[in-house]
Amino acid sequence: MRAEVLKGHLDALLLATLEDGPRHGCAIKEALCEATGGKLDLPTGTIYPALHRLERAGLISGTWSVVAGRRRRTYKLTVPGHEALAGARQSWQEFADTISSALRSTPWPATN
Amino acid sequence: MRAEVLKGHLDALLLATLEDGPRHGCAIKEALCEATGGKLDLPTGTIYPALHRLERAGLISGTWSVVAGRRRRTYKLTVPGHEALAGARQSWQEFADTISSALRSTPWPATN
DNA sequence: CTCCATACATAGCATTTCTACCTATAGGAA
DNA sequence: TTCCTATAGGTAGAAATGCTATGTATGGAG
Repeated sequence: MRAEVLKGHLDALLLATLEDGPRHGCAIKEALCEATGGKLDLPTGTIYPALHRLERAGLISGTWSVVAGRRRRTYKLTVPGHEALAGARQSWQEFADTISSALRSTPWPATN
Repeated sequence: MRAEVLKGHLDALLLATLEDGPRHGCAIKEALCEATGGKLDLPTGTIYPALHRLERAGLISGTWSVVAGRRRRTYKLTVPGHEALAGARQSWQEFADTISSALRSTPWPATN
């Protein structure tokens, strides 16, 4: 899948992976990858900065823990995060419907 | 509609507006706007650079003309442009299906 | 003891869209 | 005439954001 098409939609996906319950970065990455049949195998350089962005924005909150000697940062949705997710779902739907219908639009409005 | 969500999908839309027949820049902008009920009212600073990009890429070809004293650049799809449009439609469908299903994904795969 | 997998992180790059301007012409208003 | 608006095309610079490449650190397999 081409790189830039994801722009603006990543945040919604990340929030969605946390809807079930808390997860750490790697688990989020893997959940996205598996849930989409490998179509969204995002590099860590995409995931981690995005999580930091979401945390700065107050949509998720992270806590450090150590599991088997490896430190983990486990994120969970905040209340604003839940709201943002709902909004993002709606925005996505509207966006997708708009583009889909435009790409199917024949004939196009006459504009001379 | 937020700005960056369109990234990577604009080219497909522009190509699609030319499927019916040639159009000049302003007409493309208006066709997009009308066909989407005003949801895609893109600024000219978005349209024109994108058209130049598509022309450089050989997907559309433009010719100058003068109508009522105003110069116009009328674009039409090239053969590679038609192919690119078909590919873009397919890519969009795959992308949209992937995101839609991911946003609906509950429960997410367990990844511990 | 080396190699690999897990886990988190960041610097710098590339792409793309947007904001804000600019040029030019025609036609109507003041 | 002069000004304003609509049409038509254009660009520079900013902003956003995902990617590549690389780095740190730990534990376990071979």
